[in-house]
Amino acid sequence: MDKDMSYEEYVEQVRQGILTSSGNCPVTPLLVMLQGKWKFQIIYELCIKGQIRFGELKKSLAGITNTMLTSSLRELERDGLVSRVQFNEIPPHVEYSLTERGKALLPVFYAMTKWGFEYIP
Amino acid sequence: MDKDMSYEEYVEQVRQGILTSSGNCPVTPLLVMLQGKWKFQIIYELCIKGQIRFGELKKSLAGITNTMLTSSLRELERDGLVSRVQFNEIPPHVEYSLTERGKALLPVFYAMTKWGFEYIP
DNA sequence: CGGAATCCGAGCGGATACTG
DNA sequence: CAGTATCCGCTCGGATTCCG
Repeated sequence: MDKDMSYEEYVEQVRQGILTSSGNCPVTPLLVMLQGKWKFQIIYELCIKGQIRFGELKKSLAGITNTMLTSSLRELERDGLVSRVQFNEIPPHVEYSLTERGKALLPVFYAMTKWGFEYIP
Repeated sequence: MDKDMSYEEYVEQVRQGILTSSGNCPVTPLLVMLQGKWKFQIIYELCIKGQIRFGELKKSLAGITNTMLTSSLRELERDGLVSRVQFNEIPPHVEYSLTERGKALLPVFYAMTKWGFEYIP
């Protein structure tokens, strides 16, 4: 089964147990990538701003520490969702943005948002 | 903005910063509900089996302990995603299934799956 | 400016034993 | 059968300090 399957096909595969959470279904890896207290907010800010510097990003995420922002960005970069461009200037200058892979998550967030508007009071 | 907005409307709202991750966007609560090592696999099993007993569920989730299965189910129940029906028999008999709210997550998992098939090797 | 290094407390996930 | 009770190690998130 491939990425072009329809929603109806998907439901059918799940019902029949063909797609299993522990096996051939890629949902778990994605959930793991999005785990952590700040990951989603970071991606969201990058969606809005497009491209943003470390300091600006930190200001947008009220309460986050340097340590957490750095480690979250490093993991998102390792997972190929965020790209980091470093300008060799003094003072240092770094720009973060979403990769194609990261931008492709928007339909997922759209589905979550629709669910939320219906089921979260 | 409501639950009937189109994907294009959604993207536009995100771009303009109208939907913010820390404010009026309901994605974060959902991510929190799905956090934990076993939550997603449990929901998946319930999708497949429809209705299932504690012992059967445990057999389906290789490696999970009583403690984790119980606490995960309790949290999913508290969040309104899973329903628990207890039959007052001896020996005890309990059936778990997804609520409407839980079943409504399928489009979210579908979007995640499509993303995964495209971007996970 | 954009981090790295270090330390710390809380809580999550897990193992084991027991029970109505 | 379907849990509860207890204990424990380890990782996550956070505070603080220092650096190129």
